[in-house]
This record gives sequence, structure tokens and C-alpha cells, in this order.
Amino acid sequence: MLSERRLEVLRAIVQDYVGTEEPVGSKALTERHHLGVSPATVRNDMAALEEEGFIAQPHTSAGRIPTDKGYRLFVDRLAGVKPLSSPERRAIQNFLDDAVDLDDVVARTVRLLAQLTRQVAVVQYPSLTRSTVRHVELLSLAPARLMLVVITDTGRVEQRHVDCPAPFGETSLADLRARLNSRVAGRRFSDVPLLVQDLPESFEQEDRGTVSSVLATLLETLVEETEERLMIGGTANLTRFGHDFPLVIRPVLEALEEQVVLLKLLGEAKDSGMTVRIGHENAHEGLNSTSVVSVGYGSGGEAVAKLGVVGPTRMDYPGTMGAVRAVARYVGQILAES
Amino acid sequence: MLSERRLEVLRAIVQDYVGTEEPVGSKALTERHHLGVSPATVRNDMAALEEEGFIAQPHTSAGRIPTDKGYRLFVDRLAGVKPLSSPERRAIQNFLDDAVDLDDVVARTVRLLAQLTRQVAVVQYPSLTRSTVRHVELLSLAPARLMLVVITDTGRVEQRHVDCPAPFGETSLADLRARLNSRVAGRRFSDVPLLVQDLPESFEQEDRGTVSSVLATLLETLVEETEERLMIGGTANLTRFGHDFPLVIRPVLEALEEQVVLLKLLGEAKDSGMTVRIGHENAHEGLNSTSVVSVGYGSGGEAVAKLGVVGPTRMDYPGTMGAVRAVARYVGQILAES
DNA sequence: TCCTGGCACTCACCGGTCGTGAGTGCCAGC
DNA sequence: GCTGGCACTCACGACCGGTGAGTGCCAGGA
Repeated sequence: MLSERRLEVLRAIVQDYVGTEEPVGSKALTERHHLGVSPATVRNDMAALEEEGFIAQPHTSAGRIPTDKGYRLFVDRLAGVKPLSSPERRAIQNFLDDAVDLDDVVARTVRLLAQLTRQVAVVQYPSLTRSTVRHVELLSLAPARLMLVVITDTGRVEQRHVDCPAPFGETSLADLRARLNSRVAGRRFSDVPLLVQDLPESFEQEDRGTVSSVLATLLETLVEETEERLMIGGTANLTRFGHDFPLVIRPVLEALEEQVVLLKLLGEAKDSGMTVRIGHENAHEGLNSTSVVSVGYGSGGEAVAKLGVVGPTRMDYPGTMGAVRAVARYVGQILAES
Repeated sequence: MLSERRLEVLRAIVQDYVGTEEPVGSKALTERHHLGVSPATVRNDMAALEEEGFIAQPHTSAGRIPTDKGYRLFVDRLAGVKPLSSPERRAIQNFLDDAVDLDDVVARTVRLLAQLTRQVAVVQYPSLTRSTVRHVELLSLAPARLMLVVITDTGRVEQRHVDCPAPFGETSLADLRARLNSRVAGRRFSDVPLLVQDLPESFEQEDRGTVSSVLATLLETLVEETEERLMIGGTANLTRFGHDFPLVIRPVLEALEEQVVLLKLLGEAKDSGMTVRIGHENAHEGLNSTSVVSVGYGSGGEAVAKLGVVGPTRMDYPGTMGAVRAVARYVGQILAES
């Protein structure tokens, strides 16, 4: 088992390395942190920490840098979550309060996260499946062509065309619109299929085809939009990544462009509480030299989507975690209000 | 005036430099291109071209590289637009045909452009001001709360809440909906303000307040959405930019994050035909080492928005221009069909 | 007048050598 | 179990000379 002081040494190494980006040696450590022991003692501790795999040396006769395992221990046992200062909190709130619609909320959130953490920010749009239907609207575009609009409680709007097998009168349209809304308004998207399945039967023979088409399109919208969208920002922060450039950031940029990869990444994170994935803990190879800090957010108590940041494993974990958590809270509030 | 052969030499220099990314010397030039003259002659021509500012040497006793002015001459007088191969054309069409909605069209276009040109792609969403209104829908959410939905001919949907000064009956709602649509459906967004200004007067006194609120919101949507959105992709291609990394791509990434900058960039381009801005011709400082190739696209004969790519000044202009033009055409077709 | 071959010159690049210093491991003593 | 001392390692930067691609210039020929 690692003694208390060795953990302290590890913490000091992580902090110094995060600050300077350079391998940290025993002498510098004792000078910057008052550990109360000599460099020689620290050297012994370092040897032990290296033995256990928490730190490593890039070359013989260089200082040590933390390994993924070292960061993991640091995050789990040594680091708290650094709360934001109150001016920061106020700035967040003001900035988000000005948002005019859902797109704007998401866009502002991305900017905010990227600026606060000086890293790449990723924000998932509130998911359709977990949110509820506010309203379904049907419009007639042409005699045998309808438009279906679905509005969710998070302010998202989806729209689809429906080609009808037969002309559909205004009366029937109003009827269908009313019945559809009375069944699904306020209900969760995931419950919709069950709620509408017997709807065609209650219509005249001649209209059933059209009603079925509308329902099919509605359900299809549901399925398609389960592939969620997301927005990223702050990629310019990647340039502060390290010295050995292109090789590191190339795969990261590629991964960030693959929405599928990112969605999977966020999907793997815990639904509640904050998740930190460090280096090789990330399944995707391109992200092996990055850490991902993510957390769910939502309008009520329940998380409807996730947001987070992607940065070098050598990041300021307490600060990043604090910023991510705070932003998620405020976004949740904003969504609840609107 | 530059002789025919000197122009030929410039063309050869641009082509070789684009291919190899290395300064090109007189000997290599005569070997790769059958110019019919000796290296010594080419050297004289090069000296003249340098004198005129079309090429430069990074150091004494190195080959020459084209300057921005050299690329400009190349693009204007020496390079054609390389048409895509027919398999490429088919691939584009197939890929775009599968798009399900406007977001998807834009997203696919970005991917396509980025892949074809191996550069950063930028696609502007079809603009509301230049497109027409397909339908306006009004829904009652609560006794004194309405939702306004605007649907454009390019498939874009915008939605806003309206708080009414007084309760608004279903009959009045249907009435307003009908009158609103009869006036604006099929009209350009920019014409809407004039078309609706006298609408409140034709309603009962008690409803006028609400009608005015609805119209105000409608016009506000118009103004807000004149700030257009855009989508970018292919940023990973920036890693192929050059050897001297962070210093070059940092400002480019920053510029790309500023939608305002990009919109201005696209806005400065000609409305019809293709625009190529080379290096320092770009107003934004961060893009001084890049070239931007852009073109308008639209569903009819008229351009409703622009798309383009951002890449190093040392890019394959004929190929890039060909790809950009072809993609713009197909996107226009797709939009016209939907 | 324009092109060509020849020639001397420049200078970035590459590989090797060497001194410096931060950092280490080990050990004997407190 | 901590400490000071000591020998060792090795990345890094500076220096240096050889190599070769490339240049500018010039005199001679079509």
C-alpha cells in the first residue's frame, strides 16, 4: 500500500506537470512543495510510484510524468472538484440567459465550455427519446401532400413530408390533428408507438391509408432522430496540446468529426454524476492521448443529454470538472425555464 | 510583358510546387516538363518572374515558390477548372440523394466537399431572406400563448412562442392563420413586412393586440435569422498543411470557429460565379496563409447561399474549383427537388 | 536578339563530436 | 526510515566540415 506521503508526492507531480508540461524531478518537487523531506527521500518514493505504474520517465535521467493510471488515482482520491468563482458563475448565467432558442442555447454552451476550460467542448442536443412531445402539427401542402411537424418540450422542432395514398380533406385533417394531439401531447417520445397504434381503425375506410402514412412518418422521425446531434467547439485549443504536433492532434480532429464516435463516447459515460475517462480508458484509438470529462444535464431532475470536454490527459482535472459541472447545471436551469 | 514561355514556366512551377511541397529548381523543371529549353534559359525566366513578384526564393540558393501574386496569375490565366470524373459525379449524386432533411443535406455536403478536396469545407445554410415562405402555422399552446412556425421552401423550419395580451379564440386563430398564409405563402421573406402591415386593422378591436404580437414575432424571426448559420468539416485536413505547424493552423482554427468571420468571408465573394481569394487577399489576418474557393448555390437559377473550401495557398486550384462547382450544382438540384 | 553550356559561389542540410547539466540510483551513516 | 554524497546517464544545444542542389553571370553560337 502507498503511504500518505507517497500519495502526496504523486499529487505534487501531477500538479507540477500539469502546470509546466515538463517532466518533474525530485529537487524541483521539494523546492516547490514543502513536503518536509529531502530530494533523496522523494527519489525513493518516486521509484516506488514508478514500480506501481503511476508515473514513468520519458528517458533515463529525466524527470517523471504521470501515467494514465497515475491520473486515475489522482482524480479518484487526490483531487476535489474546484468550484467556480462567483463572478464566473454570474458570467455563465448572464451569457446563457441571453439565448433565444435551442440552437442558441447549445451554441452558447459550447463556447462557454471551451472558453472556461480552454479545451474542446462537446454538447449533445437534448434527446428526443427521453423528452416529451409538446405538440404535433399537420399541414396540407397539396391535395395529397402533408407536412408533419413535431415540437418537443426542449424546443426542438422536427418536420417531415408525408405523401398520401389518397386526397385527404380539411375536416379529416383537423380531426386527425386533434386526436393525435390528445393522445401524445405531454407524453414521452418512447411511449408514442403504443399510444397511436389503434388510431387508423377509428377513421373512415378511405382515410386509413393516409392516417397510417402519417403515423409511419411520425415513428420514423422518432427512430431517425434517436441518432442524436451534437455541437463541438474550441478546436483551436488543440494547438496548445503539446510540442509533437500533427501526430497527436490529427486523430483527435478526425475523431471529433465523426459524430458517431463522439455520441458513443458520451453514451458510454454514466447517466448521472460526472464521468472522467483518461487516455487509454477511451475506447476510440484516436483519443488515447486525451481525457474526456462528461456529465448529463437536463431540464428536470432527469438527464436528457450530455456535455463535456476533450483535452490532453495532462489537464487541470479539478478546474475542468468544476467548470463542466457548473455549466451543466445552468444549462439545465435554462432549459427548464423555456 | 511576360512572354508565353515565361507564363509556361510559372505554370510548371505552380504545378510542381503544389505536388511536391518543395521549392522547385531550374533543372528539375526542365526534366519534368518538356519546355524545349535548357535550365539556364529557365533560370533567366525565373529571374524575370521573381523581378515581377510572381515567385520568390525562401533562401538564396534554394528553388522558387510561387507568391500570392503568382497563384493569382495562375488561377486567372493559366489554370482551367478540372471537371470531375463521371464516377465521382455519380458518387456525389448518390450520396446527396440519400439525405432526409435540410440538416442532412448540409451535413452531407460538408463531408463530400471535405473528402473530395481534402480540405476544410464550409457550407452556408440556405438563407431565409432570399428564400420564400412555404407556410406559416399558428398553434394554441395555452389560452394566451401561441406558437408560430415558419416553413421555408428550402425545408427550414423556425419556431417561436408568442405571448398574447388577451385570450385568442380558435375561430380567430383559424382566421388569422388563413389570412396570413394567403398573403405570404410563396412570397420572399424580404417582402413579408410590406405584405402584412395592414393586417391588424381588419380584425376586431379585442384581437388586434394579439395579431400585432404575432406579426412582431414573425418579423423578428426574419431579422434574427438573417444572421445565417453554417456548417464546417474536414478540419483534420489542416494537419496536412505544412511542416511548421501550430503557428499556421492556430489562427485558421480560430477563424473557423468565428462564424461571423466566415460569413463575412463568404459574403464578400461574388454572388454568381466562383470566387477565389488567395492568401493576403483574405481580409481576415488568420487566413493570410490560406486560399478560399467559394461559389453560390441555390434551388432555382438564383443563389440562396454559398459554399466553399479553405485550404493552403498551395492547393490544387483546378481540381478544387472543379469539385466545388460540381458539388454546388448537385446541392442546388437536390434542394429544387425536395 | 535570344539561347546555351560552363563555371564559381552560396548556403541549407546532414551527420558526427563534445561539453553541460538536470536528473537518477545506490550506499553508508545518522 | 531519512539524509547527504557520489558516480553515472543521457537529452540537448553548439560547433563544424562535407555535400549537393541551386543560383547568377558570362562568353560564345544560332
